[in-house]
Amino acid sequence: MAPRKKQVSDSNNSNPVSMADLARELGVSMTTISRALSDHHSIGPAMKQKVLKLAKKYNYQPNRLASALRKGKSQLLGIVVPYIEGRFFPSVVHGIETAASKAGYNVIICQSNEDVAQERRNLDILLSAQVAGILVSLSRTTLDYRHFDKVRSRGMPLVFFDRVVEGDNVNAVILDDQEGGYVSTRHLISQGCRRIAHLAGPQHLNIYKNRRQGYFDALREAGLPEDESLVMYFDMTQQEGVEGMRQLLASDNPPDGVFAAGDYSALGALQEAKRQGLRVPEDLAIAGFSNEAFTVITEPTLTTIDQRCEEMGQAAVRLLLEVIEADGRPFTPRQVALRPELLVRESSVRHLEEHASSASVATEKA
Amino acid sequence: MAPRKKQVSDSNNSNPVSMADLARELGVSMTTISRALSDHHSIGPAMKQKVLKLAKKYNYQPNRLASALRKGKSQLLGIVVPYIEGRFFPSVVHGIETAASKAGYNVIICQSNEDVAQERRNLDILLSAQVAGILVSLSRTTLDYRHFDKVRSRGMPLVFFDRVVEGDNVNAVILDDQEGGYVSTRHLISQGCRRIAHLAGPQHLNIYKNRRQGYFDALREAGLPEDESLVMYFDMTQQEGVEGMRQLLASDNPPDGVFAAGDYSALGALQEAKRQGLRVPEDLAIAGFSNEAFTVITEPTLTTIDQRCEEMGQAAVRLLLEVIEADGRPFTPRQVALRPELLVRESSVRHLEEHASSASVATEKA
DNA sequence: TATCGTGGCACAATCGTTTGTGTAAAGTAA
DNA sequence: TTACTTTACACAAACGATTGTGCCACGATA
Repeated sequence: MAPRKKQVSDSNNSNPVSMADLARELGVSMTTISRALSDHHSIGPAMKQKVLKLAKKYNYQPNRLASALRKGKSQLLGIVVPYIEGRFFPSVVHGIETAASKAGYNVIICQSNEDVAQERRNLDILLSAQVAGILVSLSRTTLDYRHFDKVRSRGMPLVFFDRVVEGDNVNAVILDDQEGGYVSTRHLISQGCRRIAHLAGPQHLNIYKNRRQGYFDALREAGLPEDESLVMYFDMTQQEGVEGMRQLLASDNPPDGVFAAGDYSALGALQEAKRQGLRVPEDLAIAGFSNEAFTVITEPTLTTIDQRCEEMGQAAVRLLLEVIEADGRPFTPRQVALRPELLVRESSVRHLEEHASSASVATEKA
Repeated sequence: MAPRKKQVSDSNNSNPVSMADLARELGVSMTTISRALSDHHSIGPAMKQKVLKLAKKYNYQPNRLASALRKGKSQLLGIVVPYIEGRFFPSVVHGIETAASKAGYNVIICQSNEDVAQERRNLDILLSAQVAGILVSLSRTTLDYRHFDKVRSRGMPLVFFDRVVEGDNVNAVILDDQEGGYVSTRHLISQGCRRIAHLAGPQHLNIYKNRRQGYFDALREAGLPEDESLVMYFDMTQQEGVEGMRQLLASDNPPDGVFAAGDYSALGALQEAKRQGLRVPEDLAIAGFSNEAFTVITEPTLTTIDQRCEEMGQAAVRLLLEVIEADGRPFTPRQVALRPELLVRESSVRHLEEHASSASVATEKA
């Protein structure tokens, strides 16, 4: 065990200039330094100036670890998402990082890879990293929510987004999917469609369940039959969109409109319809969901629903900051639902009367 | 608006169970706890078992802040990217997070929003957060690199990716863009093209400069003229692709092939070509760059270059970990160039002879 | 028996900030 | 003048984990 005296040979690991160094140089206590830097009232203006100047001269950077350790709270927010790919999650994360950064927080990001076990591990890591709060979008395999009790029992602020734990005892930000299904279907009806099919997603996921519900709401409101034979349940891939369309077009009484709960299945439907020689939107109007990047590139361009990804991230951060600022005090959980925006494009416009898109304001439920 | 107060009154902020608590319960010192948990040799197996059991019972979570403060190094890696959107950066971040997580690190992510000042601030934040290392992709407005000297003078491990500081005194992971331009153009030549145009990007960015260079390399190799009148300099948007194509097709001697340095401009070119009644690829073969999601959706599907986003993230982490593990010891900076992958699709295939795509192995330069 | 090595644990300093409390001096009011 | 606030700063104890060093006892070796 050689003593190895701190080998600061040259520019190796330098600049650990701490408050103690500043204090020594000025001949004052660390208390004074600390309070001067945080603009505490008990430090005189003259001293404050001196400290600030010296800090700048030495390019002093506070050690956030030490600060967080002492204060018990870091300036970090934790994010747990299923993955960082596609259009949706990156955009939400973009919104989160932007909003967090504006509020003086930084984000540490974890992927669950759609795996509960990983999700659990991620929560543990974030807890032990002493983050100030956690934002979560559930993995697909999360059916049991007990690992979140641990988070809450630690008093750790927690907000769900998009894929949320249902109920009114959690903080959550979601897109109003039911409204999305509703406005989308209503739009198709307004374009003259009378037999509207629905390419639905797995119904154990609330988002797809709600989109289907909105679809039925619009049909009922218009006095159209709620025909289960027009609803195809799939996994929302492009290939399954093709398959669904094929089955629908093979029936005796094919639809004149399709509301797909996802853009990829809408794309598949569009391709199959064109392949079979149907004109879109004249013979068949199509609307998708999610505003994927490719929806402006298809021919015709695809009517869809924008999910307001960035707003979701921002809203989630706002809510989380509220919980954080409530500190220990009782905070009544809240659910925020963002209003989706209908983007009317070529695949659904038969006449030019209606181009209304739903207002894009956030409303709060409950 | 039901009141439904579910306010957590009692079990508010609990479980700050520390090593001290465990030590007290077992009647041993904190040293023993700490060493038992980190499997230190000086702790007997019996005691180790007891400690581990108690830790599990109380669901003990080490405080990473304290640990990092004491050890001087956290288990966090910092990432600075221009933004988290589109296809490229999210995919790279995905690769980074995955690789980092596998190595026991977590990532804290910052956006520079293409702004040097913000980039500088991000570096400061990461430094004061005591991260173990930093991964950077430069902002578009970064022309002066002095803020990175501060990082290095602190002895902080640093690796650039994609948008890098050029030179052999930095660690960097890039795509071999020149190779990409070369294989792409060579492919077009192999398909019978003899007048190949190039939609080039801003030449002050190394990626576009290199793609153009590869393009010329292939032409020269094939004995084709290097005709500057076939090179259009634009900003790589879809609209500018349309514009470029329009100009090219208006000339006396229009091209029979186009290598676009980006998929969006390739898309614009494709659309304009089709609009003017050209058959793609028969009359005009087109190849893009980046493998954007939409390239498999266009009609015809678009030949392009895959940028190996995830591999880039992983390679960057690997390199960074090497630097970290070198600790203070001298480490010779290294540049890693990933070999791009040519994805041959409908927009460029005139006959079926050639479908070779470049091997996808990473090679190291210098 | 004397010596030595070593396994097994405790002491206490340390990382860099924060903050409750103490305490002078200076200012204000009576 | 006395008494009471402010103002301006210092002391020192935290926060929770890590680690060099010291100590004791035990078995092994000579």
